[in-house]
Amino acid sequence: MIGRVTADNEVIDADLVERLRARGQRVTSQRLVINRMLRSRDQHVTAEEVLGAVTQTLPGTSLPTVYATLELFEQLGIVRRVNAGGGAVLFDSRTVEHHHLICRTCGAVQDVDANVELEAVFAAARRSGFAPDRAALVVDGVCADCGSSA
Amino acid sequence: MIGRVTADNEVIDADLVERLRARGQRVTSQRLVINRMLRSRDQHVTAEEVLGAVTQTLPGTSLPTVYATLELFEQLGIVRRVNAGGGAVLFDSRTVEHHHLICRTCGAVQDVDANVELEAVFAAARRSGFAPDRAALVVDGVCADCGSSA
DNA sequence: ATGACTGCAAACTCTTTGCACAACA
DNA sequence: TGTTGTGCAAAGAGTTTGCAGTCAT
Repeated sequence: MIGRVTADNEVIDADLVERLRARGQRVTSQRLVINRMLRSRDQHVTAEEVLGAVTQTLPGTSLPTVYATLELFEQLGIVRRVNAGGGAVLFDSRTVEHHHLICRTCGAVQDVDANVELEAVFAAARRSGFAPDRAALVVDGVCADCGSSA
Repeated sequence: MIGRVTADNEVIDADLVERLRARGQRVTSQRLVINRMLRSRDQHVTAEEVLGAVTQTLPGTSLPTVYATLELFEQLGIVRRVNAGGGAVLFDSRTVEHHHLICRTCGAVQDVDANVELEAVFAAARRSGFAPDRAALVVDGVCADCGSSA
């Protein structure tokens, strides 16, 4: 766990402030709180989950603000949008390479830590004129809970 | 291209009829026409695109029927659901392994033919009790058109 | 002071559901 | 003839937009 210790809020806040200042954008309490929430979970979340957690600290926060902030954070490179099955959109703040497992039965999403060799795909993409940036691997299947209860 | 010649409609129809009979399900003109359309394109399509093409042959076909049929075809193994970016859902009738490139700028989706070694991810998934079935790799980036016009 | 950000409400898109009629087996 | 499948209309979920007020700078 070296290098992946949960940083305290001051450090987390300072980091966000720096990123926002660099782009001439404002520091608001909503942005700070959402950022803290994301970092403390270090795991994919839905917009609703963000709202639920943020509301405890900052009552009255609205869903449009959550979406706007998550979109901003995506541009800042803090979160990554992940299209899970069924049109569900997740926001993932984990920066280490990992992929997602989606249960066909209950829809639960979990992480897998595994490296996938993507260079061949990226190379094939470039050959067709496409400039690849990131790749997301989503695995369908049946999770442990649903598999044992079936 | 051996083994991937466009089959004529009789063969395509017969194949579907067989699959439906095997499950005790009915053969309807909507199902036949949608199946033909998917096979003739051999490429990812949206529900709207299916409706547009099918309506030319079978006017009055409805969107709910298209969705119901695509869901049935998914169970039959004829199509695969692909969650592209932005909540767009595609139905892919290509059976050969391939992945998808999604342009961040215009949203266009194109195929890449490349093999990705998934065994490591599948093994990691199994280790956590998850029974993997299929994997979909989606690559974000900028397509040739958008890259050259930027 | 001034312009960006927030909250509220409503619109929007895509997909699914309920029900009556039609059509396959 | 008995279901299954279809079409229509409407509901639903999740996300985005417009606008007025508020707050960071």
